Formats: sequence, structure tokens, C-alpha cells
Amino acid sequence: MSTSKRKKRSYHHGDLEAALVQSAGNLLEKEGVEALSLREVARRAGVSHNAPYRHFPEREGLLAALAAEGFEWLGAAQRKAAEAGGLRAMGEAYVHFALAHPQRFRLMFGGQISIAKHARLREVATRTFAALSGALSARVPEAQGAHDSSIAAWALVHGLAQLLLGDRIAAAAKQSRGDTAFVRDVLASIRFAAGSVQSA
Amino acid sequence: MSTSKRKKRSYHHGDLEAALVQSAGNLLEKEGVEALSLREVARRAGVSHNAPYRHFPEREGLLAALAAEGFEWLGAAQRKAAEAGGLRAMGEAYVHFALAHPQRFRLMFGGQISIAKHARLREVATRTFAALSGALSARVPEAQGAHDSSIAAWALVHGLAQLLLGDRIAAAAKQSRGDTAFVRDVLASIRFAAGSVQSA
DNA sequence: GATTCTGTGTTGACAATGTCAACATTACCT
DNA sequence: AGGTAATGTTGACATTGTCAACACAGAATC
Repeated sequence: MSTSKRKKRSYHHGDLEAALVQSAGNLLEKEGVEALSLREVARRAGVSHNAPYRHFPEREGLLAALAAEGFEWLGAAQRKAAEAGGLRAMGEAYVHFALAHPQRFRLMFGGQISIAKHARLREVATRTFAALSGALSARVPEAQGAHDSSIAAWALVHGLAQLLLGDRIAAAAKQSRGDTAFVRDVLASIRFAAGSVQSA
Repeated sequence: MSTSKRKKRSYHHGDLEAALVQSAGNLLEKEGVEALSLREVARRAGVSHNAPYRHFPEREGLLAALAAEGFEWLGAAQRKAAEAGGLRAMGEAYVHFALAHPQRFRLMFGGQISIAKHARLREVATRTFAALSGALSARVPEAQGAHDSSIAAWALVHGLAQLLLGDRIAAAAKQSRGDTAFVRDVLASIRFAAGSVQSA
């Protein structure tokens, strides 16, 4: 956007990889994954149609980079929420992240990129989930099903995010509550079975 | 497959639309949405590359038909589970459906097809959700937040399905339980906050 | 029964895309 | 300075979605 930073380097863009990921990120949120073509991204970075191949072996590689970035953001958001609030805040932050970056979220969880095949993605995703799961276990009542409860909690927020993204929840259901209030109420309508002591 | 049914109709296949949807369905589960090309589907139906356009105005139309079919299946599964068992059975059936038709499920909820734009899809999806939501509301404890609780229940099973599909739940977490047992336990680890006061 | 009409299927074309191979330019290391 | 690896570029190819023009077959009309 600014003409200042980028000198007119004819060859050797300087930091193409970052530029590509950024352009791609914009395109992703604006047009969706389908419309995200390598060639368009290259165009926007002001570079030839094959330049991206020096940084990503194939289209999926670029998508994987975008997803990895997403998991980092999500991880950061969760960490912040875990400090500030508790379980409740974490759940709300999770849904909020999904609503703030719908296409990114879809990419991260849509299953079109094979996580196993991309080392960095795999690592970042695993780390994020480990942290998430740890934070959950630590906050869920200790009783027998603590582990299952963590997963249930995660599934709950994840599913809620997904349903909201897909517009599957009729406007009527929200009863004129804003998204945040709605999410808070829905999450509050459930308790953990074991100790049935849940607060945060 | 069988040589008996299909006479050698050179022109006018007879029931192309159904044949296309079926071929596409197979391809979908086998290769994923990305790999599902109109031309390949046409090829498998033994028809020219442009024949599908007489039945679907564009690629997304075919995908919409597949999704609609999926919602019908899901609806049927839910209905059966609602009769046989109760809430619990419905949840398990929901997850079971997702695991049995992973690609179909992704297509239905992945957000790549605009539901609003395809009349039939919209109608089928709406009907299915209405039934689902009705069945849920009828079975969830009556308390004030019954409606929110229904949504929470739905989000829970939906999220669990999604996480399982994405292999996001480490094998370790299942602790050698089979999928069905695992799902049962996770769903069982949560209760509705019957008496709780909603903020709405 | 012959003629017309309309729905279905076909052929041919086009632009866009992912990806490969060969080549060009630059940065870096010794 | 010289050589080598990294990074970009050009050109090509097969595949795909989609449009337009045409061909055939079954139904409707006379």
C-alpha cells in the first residue's frame, strides 16, 4: 500500500514469502478459499505467476501457511482470555475469533488441507491444541470425567462457532440479543456433569 | 455397473440427473470436493462434458444437490433416533452420520455453497433444522433457557463431529475407547443448567 | 401419419488455473 | 573476484468451468 518501503527491486523482491502470505490472507477473507488462486496472489505481490513456487511447493502449501498463522492468532487469543477471564472468557474468545475471521476459521478446520503433510502447520496446530486442552483440563471440575469434559467444552464452543458461521441459527433464535450476549447465554446454559460445580 | 438396466440410448440418457448426482456422490466421498469436477462426473456418467449443464446451471448447483441429499439423510437418521432413543441417541446419531459420510458432512456445513442461492437446498436444510430444533426443545428440560439449551446441545454434537472429522482429537484422548463409546462418554459429561438464570 | 416444438445431449471454443522445465539474475560465501 | 545456491521469469501443457451453436429424440399439434 505504501510506496515508501518497497524499493524498485526488479528481481528479488526482498521478502516475498511474507508478502504472499499477506496478500493471500486479504484475498482469503475477501473472496473465500475457492477464489484464492496462486496466480492472483502473485499478481498482487507484483511478481510473476511462478514466483510463489520458490516458497511453496504447491497451492496447498500457501493455504497451510495461512492456516498456521490462524492457529497462532487463535492460540494468542486463548492465552489472553485465559489470563483475563476464565473458562467462560475462553469460550467466548474462541467464538469471537471464528466470527472475526470466518474464512480463516473455515480454512483451519474445513479439512481441505491435510495437516499431517505440512510440518509447520502440524506443529503450530498441535501446540495450540495442547495449550488449549491443558487450560481446559485445569479449569474443569476434577471429577472423574475431567478429560471428557474438556473435550465436550471444546466441542461446544467449536460447534457454536461453526453454526453461527454457517448462518444455521435463525435470527429468531437469537431473540434480538447481540452475538456476544447470545454466545454467553448459550454457553451458560450448560454445565459439567461430574461435580456439577462450574464457574470460572 | 450392470449392463442390464441401461439400454444403449445414444441420445437422451433417460435419467441423467439422478445418474450425475450418484456419480458425483461417489466421487465426493472418494476424492473430496476439490477433486469433484463436472467433467469427470460427466465422463463417469458416460456423457459429454457439457451435458450436466442441462440439469445444473453451474458446478455449485450439483454440489447443492449433493448437500440437499445429505440433509435428507441426516434428517431421516435424526427422526429414527428420536423415535428409538431420546436426546442421547439423537446426538450419537448425529455424530455417527458425520463419521459415516465425512466429505458429505463437510460439504453440508463447510460453507462453500451458498444455501440461500439454491431453493431446494434451502428448503430441505430449513426443514431438517426445524425438525431437529423442535425435537430438541421438546426434550430439553423446561427451564427458562430451554431454547438456548437446545442450541447448545446441537452445537455440542456438531462440534464433536467436526473435531473428530478433523482428527483434532488425539488418539490418546480416546483412551482406547471406540468411537461410539467415546462419543457417548463425552456427551454424557455435560448437563443442562436447568435451574440457572439466563441473563436475557 | 407428418410436422413442429421443446427438452436433452454434443461439439467446439475460450480464458483461467496449477504445475513443470528451462533459463536469468542476484546474493552470498570463500 | 569467482562460483554456487536462491530466487524470479518465460513459456508450455493439461485440466477445468462455462458459453454458443448445433443435433437428435420424444411429445404435441394438425
